[in-house]
Amino acid sequence: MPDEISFFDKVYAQVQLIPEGRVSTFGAIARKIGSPQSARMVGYALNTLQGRDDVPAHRVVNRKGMLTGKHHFQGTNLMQQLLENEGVVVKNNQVMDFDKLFWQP
DNA sequence: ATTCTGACGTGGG
DNA sequence: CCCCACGCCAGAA
Repeated sequence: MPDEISFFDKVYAQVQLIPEGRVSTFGAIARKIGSPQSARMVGYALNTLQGRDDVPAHRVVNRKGMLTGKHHFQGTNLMQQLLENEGVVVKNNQVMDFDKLFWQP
């Protein structure tokens, strides 16, 4: 893991590792890349992606399992739509069975 | 170079 | 158990 790779790039790579139909948290990703205190930055990085489909940012939620970044997506419920499309049940901006769906590297 | 902000996490009441 | 306040790192202006 060379430091030559930017923090953002690490986040992208980690998010891409999330299997379909599963979700992860900012803290887990931040921790995996070696910056446990930079959980906020993880979301900031995903925000830069916005229109990119190569990084499934919709599979990343906060530790509560809530779709905090839902408002940042194009549509009002685009994020929820994508998750439900993968089989993830979302209710009131919250992922159901988050404990089971939670994926950790 | 400095300042500010942000899709969070943890600890304390 | 739930709610509030502080801290933290890395980019962008």
